[in-house]
Amino acid sequence: MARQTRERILGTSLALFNARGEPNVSTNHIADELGISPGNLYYHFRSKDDIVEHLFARYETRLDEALLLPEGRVPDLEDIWLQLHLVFESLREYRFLYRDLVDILARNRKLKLRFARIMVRADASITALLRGLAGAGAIRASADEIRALVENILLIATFWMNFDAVRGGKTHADEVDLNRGIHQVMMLVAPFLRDAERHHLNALAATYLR
Amino acid sequence: MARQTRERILGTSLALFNARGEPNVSTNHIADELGISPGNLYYHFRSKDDIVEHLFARYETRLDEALLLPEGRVPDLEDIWLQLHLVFESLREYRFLYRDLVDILARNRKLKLRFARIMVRADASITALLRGLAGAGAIRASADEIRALVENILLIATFWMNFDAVRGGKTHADEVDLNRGIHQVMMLVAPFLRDAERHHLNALAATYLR
DNA sequence: GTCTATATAGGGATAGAC
DNA sequence: GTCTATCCCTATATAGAC
Repeated sequence: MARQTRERILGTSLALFNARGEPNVSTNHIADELGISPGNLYYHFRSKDDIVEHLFARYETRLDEALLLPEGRVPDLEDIWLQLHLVFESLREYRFLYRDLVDILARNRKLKLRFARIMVRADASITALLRGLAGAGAIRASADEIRALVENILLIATFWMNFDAVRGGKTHADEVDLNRGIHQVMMLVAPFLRDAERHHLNALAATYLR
Repeated sequence: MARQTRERILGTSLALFNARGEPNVSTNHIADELGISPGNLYYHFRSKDDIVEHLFARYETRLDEALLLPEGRVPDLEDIWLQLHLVFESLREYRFLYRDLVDILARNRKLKLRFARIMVRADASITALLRGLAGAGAIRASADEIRALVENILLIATFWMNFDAVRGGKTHADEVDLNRGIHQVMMLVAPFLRDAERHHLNALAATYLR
């Protein structure tokens, strides 16, 4: 049953981290929640950081899948909306990483490096997508504008959940409004769309937002 | 000398929080750094949270000053750039709050409320500014576009420093590139500017960015 | 694999002498 | 106002029995 316990530790850790924030969840809490002893937990993982690193690896895999673009054709607005949804959903599943991103990465050089590389891949992926759209004539933007746009998309995607949590309302964490985040990203792109696509986007936005 | 010690505690706390992150600085560290005893520190402040709250109050005052708009005329691009610079500089001075924003606000309801109100004021301030520009014909944007734009400006301003810290390079925190953040905010507005203003902005951007 | 017991370290915070 | 001494608690992590 080794595999099982290991798995349960990872699952429960993820759930607790997401609910209360990683810094506020001790290894004792995790063991308690599982009904196992702290000693047992440390039989399966060398340290709390070890658990975080394994969760990070899963997050990385999950996100890279979501970053894959449909091959062989220039995506349309629905494609993009869908992909954005997949990406945001991945972030939501591992939102504890984002909640305390700076602190977690500051304490662990390996993770900091890996996260930086993820950002580079995401940057490349978004850039390729926008260039494709520009090439197909769906958007009109200079190279400089695309560069700035990509960076702002990345930033908004990375910190949307924190912004939503901090902004107001929301007594309980966990209920993040991903759709509004996706909408905000789309609004970043909207000004560069041709009129036809811009109207299409507004129709889409009205459908998804509420 | 009571006043003096109190002041020194606040100053040193701010410096240490900014440098290492508030969760990584204990009251003992602060006392050590000052060459005073932990007991003395607790004579001046009830708790670590008490220190954070006092720093927060200063941050709030500082930011509200920076949010004041020049009265009586519609601001031009240079006015905006300057104001953005003042705001970003305020955030940088109290960047520890932003580094662990979600965690700090989750642990302290008073601060969470106050921060939410600050966001409301900032939102109103940016909205008024953009409406003024639209009224003067400098930008062209619908009410919906302005709403989305304001939210994205707020988000980017709030999390620019974290994004910059997490993105790559930056072995040592503290060196935040505010100019690039300001540039990213301006790029958000650029697509809505009339041609004349857009070119003006590009010239400004080239000057300030490097 | 899992437990109990424990080592070790550090945090926040207070009491009471000076 | 300031210090020393200390309390209490919780966190990570390990040793060794079962």
